[in-house]
Amino acid sequence: MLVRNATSCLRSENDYPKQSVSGNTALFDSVQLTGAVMPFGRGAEIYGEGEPSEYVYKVISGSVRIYKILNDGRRQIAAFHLPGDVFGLETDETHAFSAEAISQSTILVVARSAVTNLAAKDVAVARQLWSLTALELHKMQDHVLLLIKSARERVASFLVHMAARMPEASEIDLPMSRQDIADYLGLTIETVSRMLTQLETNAAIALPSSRHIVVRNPGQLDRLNS
Amino acid sequence: MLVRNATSCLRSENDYPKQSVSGNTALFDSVQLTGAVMPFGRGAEIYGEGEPSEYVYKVISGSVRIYKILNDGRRQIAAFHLPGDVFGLETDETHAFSAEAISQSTILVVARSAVTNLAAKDVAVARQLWSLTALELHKMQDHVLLLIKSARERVASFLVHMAARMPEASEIDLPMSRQDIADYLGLTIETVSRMLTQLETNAAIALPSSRHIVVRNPGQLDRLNS
DNA sequence: CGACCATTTGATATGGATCAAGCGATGTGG
DNA sequence: CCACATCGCTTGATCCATATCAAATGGTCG
Repeated sequence: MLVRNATSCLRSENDYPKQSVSGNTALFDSVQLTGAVMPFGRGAEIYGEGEPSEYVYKVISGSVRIYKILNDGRRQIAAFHLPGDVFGLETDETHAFSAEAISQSTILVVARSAVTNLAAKDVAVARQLWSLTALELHKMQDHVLLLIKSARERVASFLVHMAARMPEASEIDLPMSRQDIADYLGLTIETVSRMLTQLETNAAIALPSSRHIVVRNPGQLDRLNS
Repeated sequence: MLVRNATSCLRSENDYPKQSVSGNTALFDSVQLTGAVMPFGRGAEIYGEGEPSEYVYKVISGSVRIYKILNDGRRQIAAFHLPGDVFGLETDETHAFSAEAISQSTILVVARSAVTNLAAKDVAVARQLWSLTALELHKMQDHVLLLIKSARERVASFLVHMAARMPEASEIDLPMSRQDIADYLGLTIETVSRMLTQLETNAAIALPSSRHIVVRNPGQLDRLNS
């Protein structure tokens, strides 16, 4: 059984190799928090929609998708998280979306109560929690603006944003499938694929392999990103 | 000159009738804050994208649209705010969107510094600011889910949400034009109009006038809203 | 090598955009 | 008080971008 969720993982202490780490990363610049670093396999559920939001997460390595399944069975991916990103932070008592590891990932898991207790004593921490939610809000606003664009523009925007998150901005290594991209952009896999080959034909990008994209003409992508 | 923005209004103390009010409304349940109640005419700008976020706002009466103009000239409306709603709260130093009064409105305007100073001393206030941003985030997540639906579903969802915000849920008084609705839903005015007449034909709603909608069959709308 | 899955490519269908005209309400000037 | 201009909305005809259906290709793993 590959699929597990964070809660069960935390409860069964011996299932995974763990280590205690100081969480003074981008999440809490000036704060010491300890959490567990946990591995999640490809496709493993980290938390599910509607589950109590007991933990806050940070990607150490790998990648995560945040999504919701709609009544008609379609899946909308709200966000992709890459190393360094914090996710799963809620003011609500339950998670509004589900989270899954896209590729083999290691995730830093911190008890939400530890974070909020700290925030109750330290205004700087409280302010950082607020800022993290505000950052999520800005990303979601960008996503709304993306979803009203044409298919070509959506794919170009996606590549620009992914490129900006890569160590080398001209080399994009996609952890996610075409289906994931399609569900994020509100398109079908066929349309995503066609737009990518179109961009390749226009020499904006090169596609050495389906998961590896080389940005050849950033200006052209930016123009489409607008 | 009808169009003014909040900043200029606040600076010219004598332009408007004002009154000091205690702001212990939904915004800050347990807090006393004073602000100015200001009138804004139809279409008046409250703040502009990129302007410093010096104030926080609350709709007392009337209605407000939050929007952005894209490079290609199109307008995306991110939110409508009705009486009781707080808007314009940012962790950033500048506003990411613009805000305009849709109809003649009165808005409670509070200095952001007053709010954040209070939050620095009172964790309950800090927590409320965080919750307000989280609420905005949830609305924006809903908007993303809306934008991947069909035109019929988008219009139905819009009506369901508007109905829930009205004093009488079966009687919707729309403060905004078809163009506003279209720019909110990522559709054209023609499509919005057609979907409304379609819903009228199906007896889901009645349209005594273009700005007044009676919900006849909530179940049908809910089914489309899904 | 062969099975399987992800991706690309091709052919056709369709929902919503676009272009265009008509209609109803509101307001203005004669 | 009516004629007429204006504006917001609706309705109709056509077009086009993207979805859908279908098949071919390629890459990975046993």
